[in-house]
Amino acid sequence: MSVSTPSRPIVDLSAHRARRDPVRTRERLIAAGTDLFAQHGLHEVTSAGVARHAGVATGTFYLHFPDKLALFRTIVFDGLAELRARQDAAGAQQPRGTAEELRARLATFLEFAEEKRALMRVLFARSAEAAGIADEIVAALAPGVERRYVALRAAGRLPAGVSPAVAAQARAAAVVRIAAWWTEDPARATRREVIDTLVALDPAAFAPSVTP
Amino acid sequence: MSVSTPSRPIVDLSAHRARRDPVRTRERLIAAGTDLFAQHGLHEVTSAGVARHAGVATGTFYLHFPDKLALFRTIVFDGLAELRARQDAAGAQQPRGTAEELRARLATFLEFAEEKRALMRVLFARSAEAAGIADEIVAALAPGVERRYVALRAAGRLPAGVSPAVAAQARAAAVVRIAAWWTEDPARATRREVIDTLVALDPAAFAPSVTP
Amino acid sequence: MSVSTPSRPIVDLSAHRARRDPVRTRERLIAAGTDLFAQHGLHEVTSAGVARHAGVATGTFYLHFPDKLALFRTIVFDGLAELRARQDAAGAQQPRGTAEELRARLATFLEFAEEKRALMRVLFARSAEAAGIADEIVAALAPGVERRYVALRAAGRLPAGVSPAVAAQARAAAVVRIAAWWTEDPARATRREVIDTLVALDPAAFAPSVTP
Amino acid sequence: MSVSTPSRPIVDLSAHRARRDPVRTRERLIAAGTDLFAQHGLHEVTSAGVARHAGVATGTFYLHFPDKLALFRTIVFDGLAELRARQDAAGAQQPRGTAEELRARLATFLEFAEEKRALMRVLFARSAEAAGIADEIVAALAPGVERRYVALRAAGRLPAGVSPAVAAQARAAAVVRIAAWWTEDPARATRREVIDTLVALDPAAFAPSVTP
DNA sequence: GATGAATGAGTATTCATTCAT
DNA sequence: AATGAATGAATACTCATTCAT
Repeated sequence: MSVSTPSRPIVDLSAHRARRDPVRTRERLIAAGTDLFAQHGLHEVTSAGVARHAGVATGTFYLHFPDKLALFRTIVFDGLAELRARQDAAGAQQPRGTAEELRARLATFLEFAEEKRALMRVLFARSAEAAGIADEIVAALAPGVERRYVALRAAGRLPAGVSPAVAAQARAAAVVRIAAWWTEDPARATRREVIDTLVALDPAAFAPSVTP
Repeated sequence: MSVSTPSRPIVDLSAHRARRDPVRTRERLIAAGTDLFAQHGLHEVTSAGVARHAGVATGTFYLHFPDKLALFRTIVFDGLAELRARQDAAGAQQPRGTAEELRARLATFLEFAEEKRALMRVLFARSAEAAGIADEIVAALAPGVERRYVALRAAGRLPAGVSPAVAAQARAAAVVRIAAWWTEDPARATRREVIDTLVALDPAAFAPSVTP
Repeated sequence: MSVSTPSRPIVDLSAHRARRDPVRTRERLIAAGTDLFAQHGLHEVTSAGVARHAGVATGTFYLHFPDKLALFRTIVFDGLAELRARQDAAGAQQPRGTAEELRARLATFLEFAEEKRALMRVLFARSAEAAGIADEIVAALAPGVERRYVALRAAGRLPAGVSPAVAAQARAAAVVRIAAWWTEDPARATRREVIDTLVALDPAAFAPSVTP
Repeated sequence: MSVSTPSRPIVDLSAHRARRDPVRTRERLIAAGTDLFAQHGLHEVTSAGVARHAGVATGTFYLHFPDKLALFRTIVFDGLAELRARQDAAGAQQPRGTAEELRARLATFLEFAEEKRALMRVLFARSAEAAGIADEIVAALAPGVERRYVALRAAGRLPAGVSPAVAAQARAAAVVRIAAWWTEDPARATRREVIDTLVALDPAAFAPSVTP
């Protein structure tokens, strides 16, 4: 058995406190699932384990989610949606298309990552286990980046030789990887280093110097 | 059974042709495993399925590999070793530390990716399913990149603000992602575009313009 | 499949009568296991077979016992505990250390053996199959006998030349063997013959005559 | 795997020394089987393991024995036959029906046990694993004892209350158990103690005192 | 809505045995 | 006689899911 340690529920709630409050029960299942998926991965986690960790009975799981994968997808897509909402909110306070906007979005990303480490692991390290989900994540990120690069190209700010489509894939993967890598151990680099590096590596950052 | 489609063996093997040749049997198991893992992923593939696909009996699988994960790891690490050997051979024919060397290594990578699409999927898309293997892959790639960036920094060729450690993670992830993405459908970009973009995105490429 | 005969459940259980009563389910598994282990031995019996015989699904077995050996051990040690409890209760009604006490304990043993023939087979014929269990059984019986012989020796009632340790092993084995042998076919001897012989063979029985 | 240690062949014979000498090959299989069955028991030992231990190929096993159980039975019944032959030879040098004869037979038994500890384990501890074999062993021992007790009874030398049939079972079990127990660790008692005790516990030993 | 005992299909792995060499 | 790679039936155990309470 992989999930051997009795696994204390993160969101405490010693047993039946939330009974009869379906919203809280659902939240607890999501919290428990995030925690366990982050640690053990989709295939090593059982629906009964999630229920136990959440302090509810096995059958209760299926009252809230049709199956294990549905919980996983809920965690992933709800998490992504919240991340994007936060980034959009932060970016909207900066002039469009500027380095400041990029910086604000990255800063928000890192804050989010620090705040929700387990979720980050699920999103960017474990999601690949669920066939298709990793693809969906990148598919959800890359198009936005690509649109930005197409705009940069039109503005003459994308270096020659850089294909927007290729660069968008590369960028999305790089940012996601950095988020996962840094989350794993924030002592690996200061937040400042991470942001500065990611800003400097953005094609838009160095393009201007090419076209004086 | 997950692998429901009768799954024709790729490496033809009109029944027992390789019988009594353990080396060929092992090779066939590796070929069958690469094929199936690429299509269905570690957890959806059964050892019996690999054996059947290879044209041997279930028990024969365990004559050659102690378990399913061992086959998976063999495929991954043998594949990585061959890839690196080819890249090293190609890079060695160019002046060290130049864009030409980088270009040669990337070209080799893409050739390899075109030649072994199933293996690429296993290496860069499916390997994350096996806890730890994805980490081992990045851990195998990033340090080399980081060393290069440290050298660039010493030579004044790394842009200000770029942390070698952070940039190495970003770069490794980007290259791996591009390889997987492009392999999935080579029509997504020309090989030229891919190489040019990856060369252009390397910090070393645009640094010179910063220090005229 | 070894247990080929459709094997009618002993404890009748016209299908799902005990459903939802975990205590009864457990009891039925124990009864089914006792029955099957007695007939076929530990290695020839499958956990699925026990479950079927008990009228429950395969998985239910593992809800009640961690594995096949755990059921076997439960049967053996619970059985031994009950046997000893009965003997102690019977022996306590006779003067300590007398032939009457010995006779009462033996009579109880035989009653128990008649009542639970399958359990006797498991305890004294099949238990040797489970590495260690046979040793544990003798280890559980012999020390008590040895203590008695040491006391007899102190009282001058053990014949010269008889080592308490050796005699204890011999006695434990003899009693156990007789129980198994007689259980196998009670027509082999009358209960009276069995008891009389075992009493007569006890060193204490003939020692007095040595010391007039 | 239970037989995990590479298991050095006892009868050395580094590999192919005995090749082409079928008699020695067979002997080596018997020696290897005795060794492994004694340590691990019938069910934990594989035919391939015996072959490896004997320094021959798997298939060779089946050239000499039709199956695993056949080897087991050969070990057991050849062993028993040799034991009885030795006892008969030793007993024949003493006056029939005397304590000296009994003592000589017991001494021979213990010598044999000391000399062939692995065989003793197979005969008296492990044989119970093979359904039927333990019964056959007792069936092979008890009748002789019973005949002796019937003769004693006829000679008025069997104590009242002792049933020859029951006593024979008890005696056979006791002697076998003592042999196994003492073989396991000869420090448990001196050989003298063992013999004296077993002689003293024989009904014939104390009967005379009953009939002055 | 919640419970948790029960279900049973699914799968990794073992090993006695065969047989081409 | 000997080899050892190959076979494939057999089995312990898991876990997603159901459903009577």
